[in-house]
Amino acid sequence: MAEPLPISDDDGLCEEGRDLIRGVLERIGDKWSVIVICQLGDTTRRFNELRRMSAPITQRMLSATLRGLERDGLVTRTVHDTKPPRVDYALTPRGTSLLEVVRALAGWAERNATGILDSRTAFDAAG
Amino acid sequence: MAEPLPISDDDGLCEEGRDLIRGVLERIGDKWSVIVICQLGDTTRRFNELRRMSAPITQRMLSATLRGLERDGLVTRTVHDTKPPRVDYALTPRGTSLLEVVRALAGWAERNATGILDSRTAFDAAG
DNA sequence: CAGAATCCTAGCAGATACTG
DNA sequence: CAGTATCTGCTAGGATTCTG
Repeated sequence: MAEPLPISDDDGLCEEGRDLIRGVLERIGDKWSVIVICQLGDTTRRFNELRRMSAPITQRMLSATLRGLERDGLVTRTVHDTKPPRVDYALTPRGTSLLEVVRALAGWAERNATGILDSRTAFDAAG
Repeated sequence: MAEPLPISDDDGLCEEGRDLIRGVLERIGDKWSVIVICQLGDTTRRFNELRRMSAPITQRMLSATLRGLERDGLVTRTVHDTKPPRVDYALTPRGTSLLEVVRALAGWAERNATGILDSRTAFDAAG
């Protein structure tokens, strides 16, 4: 026996989850998605309203970000045929559920912010 | 009254949290950090062991990723002065706590994976 | 084995200008 | 107001080579 030992395989807790996690992170890991999701929070917002709230985001990036979120069913886009035009964005239930998870992330960040900062300065000092 | 209304400010739930969240995402939002954290899971791993488990990561990126994680106090690096050299990496308590949050993220991803996929095809079909 | 050093490229994202 | 179109720089990250 003692076969070639193909590739050490892990505990299995993350093996299948790898693609899944990478998927979420590719969704919310970009520069603006979570910010926009946060600003949408619990109310409907208009395009330029979001733009101001998410400053300094550019029009181009807000547009692209919103389209991505809409594509994944995280936000809805409703066009009111008025003059001037008005477009409302809001979180879907799925988007809201994501916001919950993001808040958990923020909680962790809050609890560990200073610790991380300290570790960094220590690490850099050790040079 | 009715002042210039500087910039619409949000519900406050995310306002202060924005930098915090961006901070975490810049840490785990890169291509390899969470994968490495997952592989470290509950046991100590050696460099090339991690390399195989995290394939197809390159040496350069594994090295850089580990250094970043060590800098933030998420993993420890212990060098055994043997021949050939042996270096062990393991999660710190802080790293483990982050893994918990990441697992929550994975849970959300798991629950919403098919839904998102469906939304995407629907969105693309609507063209 | 565990890296460091170097080179190189795709694509993310900013700035700017234009449109219905 | 709510976007699109273009042009461009920057950098994350891959491939490869070298070392203690």
